[in-house]
Amino acid sequence: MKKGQNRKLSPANLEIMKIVWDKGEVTINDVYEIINSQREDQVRRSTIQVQMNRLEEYGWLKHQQKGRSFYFSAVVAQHKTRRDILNDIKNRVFGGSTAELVKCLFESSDLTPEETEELRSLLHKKDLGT
Amino acid sequence: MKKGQNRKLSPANLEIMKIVWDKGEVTINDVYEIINSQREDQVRRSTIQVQMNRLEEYGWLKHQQKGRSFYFSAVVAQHKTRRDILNDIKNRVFGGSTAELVKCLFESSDLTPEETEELRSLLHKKDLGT
DNA sequence: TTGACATAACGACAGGTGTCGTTTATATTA
DNA sequence: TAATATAAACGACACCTGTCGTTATGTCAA
Repeated sequence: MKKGQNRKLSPANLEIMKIVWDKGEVTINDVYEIINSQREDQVRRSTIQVQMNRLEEYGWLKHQQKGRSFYFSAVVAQHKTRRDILNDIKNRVFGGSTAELVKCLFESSDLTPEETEELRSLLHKKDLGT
Repeated sequence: MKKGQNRKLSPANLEIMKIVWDKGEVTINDVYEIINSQREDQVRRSTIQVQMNRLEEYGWLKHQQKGRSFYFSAVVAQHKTRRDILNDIKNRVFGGSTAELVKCLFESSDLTPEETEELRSLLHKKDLGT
């Protein structure tokens, strides 16, 4: 079970994937520069390269050669990944209860009035839809 | 940075902590039996022991000797841990947006009408409270 | 007292993760 | 064409994680 997209994204993986999802198609160098512009502790280019190679090996990225560079893009959509991660947390941390999760979230989050309104609307639609 | 509760709970860690939070005070053997009654692939007693020793080393558990056994209990409340985990996900996966997270959750979860109502009520209180 | 049993301690190990440094191949340019 | 720059490949390593098996130690019953 080495290959395949069944492997979880580690924090470092996710940091890279976020950039890929955002940019669409990137070189290792792009990612390298963006990451170092965002974080305190800088990393070497080869570190990014190893991570991205592993990401490809595990089925999260694919690449295409253009000229002398490899251009990487995502295989799995961000949306699906988010859902999977959230679902995993819901099951592993909240005993599968969506309500528990949301309750916990509300207790610690600062929602702007706009966000609150947005959620209310979502909830409303949910109510009608189901 | 070996000790201290700043370390994240791994999946296996969490599985054990859930039992501790639930039972309050447990022996290694208690955890051993409960875990094996819940999962497909059984584990050895010593595996549980190593995990619980590490958990203590990292500041998640403490123990007290009674007779010949060690009784372990949680150092950090489940609630706080849940909040921390959720907050981490919110930041790392959803760019810090609570609304995005909840939206994603709603899209993939089956909420019962009761849960929906409960959430609506929560949202209502939130609205008034802020 | 001694043997059986429970429990804690210890050492081990394969695989994953984050991070490097060095080498090789290729393209641009002086 | 030779030097320089750029990017990919490779090998390495320390630490974490999940999982064992074995050993030591203390308790209780025969």
